[in-house]
Amino acid sequence: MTNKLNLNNLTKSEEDYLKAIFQLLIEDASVKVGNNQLADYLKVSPASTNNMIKKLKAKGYVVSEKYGKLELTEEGKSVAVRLIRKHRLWETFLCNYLNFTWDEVHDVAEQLEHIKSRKLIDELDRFMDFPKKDPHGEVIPNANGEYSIIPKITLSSLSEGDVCQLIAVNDGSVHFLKYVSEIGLALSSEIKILEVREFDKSIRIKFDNTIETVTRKFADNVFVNKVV
Amino acid sequence: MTNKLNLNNLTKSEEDYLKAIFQLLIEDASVKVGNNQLADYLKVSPASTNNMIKKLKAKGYVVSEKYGKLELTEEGKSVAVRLIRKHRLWETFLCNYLNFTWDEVHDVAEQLEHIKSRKLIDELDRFMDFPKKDPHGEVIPNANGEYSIIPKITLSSLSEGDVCQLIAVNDGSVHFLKYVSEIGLALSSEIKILEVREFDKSIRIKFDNTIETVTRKFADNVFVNKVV
DNA sequence: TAAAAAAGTTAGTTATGACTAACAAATTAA
DNA sequence: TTAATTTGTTAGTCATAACTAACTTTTTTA
Repeated sequence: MTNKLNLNNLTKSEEDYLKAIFQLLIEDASVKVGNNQLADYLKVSPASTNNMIKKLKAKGYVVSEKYGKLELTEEGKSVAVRLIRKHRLWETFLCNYLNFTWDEVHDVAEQLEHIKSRKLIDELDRFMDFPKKDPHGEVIPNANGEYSIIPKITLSSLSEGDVCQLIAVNDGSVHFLKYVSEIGLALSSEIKILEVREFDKSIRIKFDNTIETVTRKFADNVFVNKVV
Repeated sequence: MTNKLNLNNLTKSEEDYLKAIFQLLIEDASVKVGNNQLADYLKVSPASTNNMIKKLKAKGYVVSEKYGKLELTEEGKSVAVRLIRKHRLWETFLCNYLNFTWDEVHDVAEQLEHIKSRKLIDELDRFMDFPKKDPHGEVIPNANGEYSIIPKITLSSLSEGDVCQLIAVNDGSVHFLKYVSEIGLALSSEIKILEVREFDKSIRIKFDNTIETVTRKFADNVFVNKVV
């Protein structure tokens, strides 16, 4: 009920930091998210993050004690979710209307998500008829910042004989995304685990009559629904 | 034939300055465009423009002598035209697909024109089937930066009895754009000059069975084709 | 043509957001 | 439980791009 609308008085950098903290908090659930971890994630120095954290605390977006873990206020979360909404809507637009491929969208969406216009993003949403998921399978928050959390398990968590459906991929690496589409995997692909090799945890999978061996690292970035 | 592709290593500010110089040079044809004029146009101090001009000269986008007039190199013009292309394509998208009105598009397009992605803008162009003019009637440069210059005359340059067609409006002021659409004028409206009042140069016009009196200042910002 | 006005320049300051280097606190391991 | 390592903080620097104030050059006009 903080009615201070904070009409987007945030710089691009401030927005980037809030989004990064939000995403680290999701990834590691309730594990401590610290200053150095944030610096690593954003590829800046710990001194830079330390500085920005101070500013975001002063502005009421971040809470943390000295030497303690980082947390977001409701206001901070709200900013982050709005950024994620924008990012995912733009990715959807780029893929579905402008012929962008999975691996091409991220960098451009990273720029577009900082455009400040409520009307722009809500109209884009309407234009695409309110898509529920982005091209990588991630849920798109609605105009009120509401979104459902779909419990995701990684391909690497399954065992021999399991059958699953690809529901999302980690969009953090262009190389990975290229790789995924090059071997022919796509959203909704049905994947069967043929074998998990004890030696290096590599996994032999079958999908669409293709048989491939993927590494543990690869499987960690593929999110699935277990079917059988 | 400068093949140094200058892969958009320009900051948002540098781009803004180049575009501003380009537009001042068009508006006043071959008249001197100076430092203070640029500062006025961009609403910054003359010291700021002076500083930026130095940088842009060093980078090879601007040419000028000390205390002399500003000019753009081919490279500088090319950057400006690409920005104008982006601006006008985005305005077209916002109006034609996202329900934006004339007066709402400018600010958002001003942000969108700085997004760096060749593919994005060329695909947007294709998606809209290569529009030739933006919503204000201005010509959109093509992917090679080529564009035709349509000689524009202002409504204020006509005389009693003349008939003309509205082909473009100056998009510099939100208030003006709102005003234009509120009285019912739109692109292609046929306008007849009923009377030009000697006292204050106000003009009585008729269009679509509407009769209105507009000021000289208003008429200076309306561009037309003379029909009769 | 000399004084006034306008236009352009320079110097020095500020805020943002990076950085490195040095140091302090907390955690982990011996 | 002390030592080593990791994590976090502080101080000071740099680049960008804005600013004011002071000054110089150019142009205008009286």
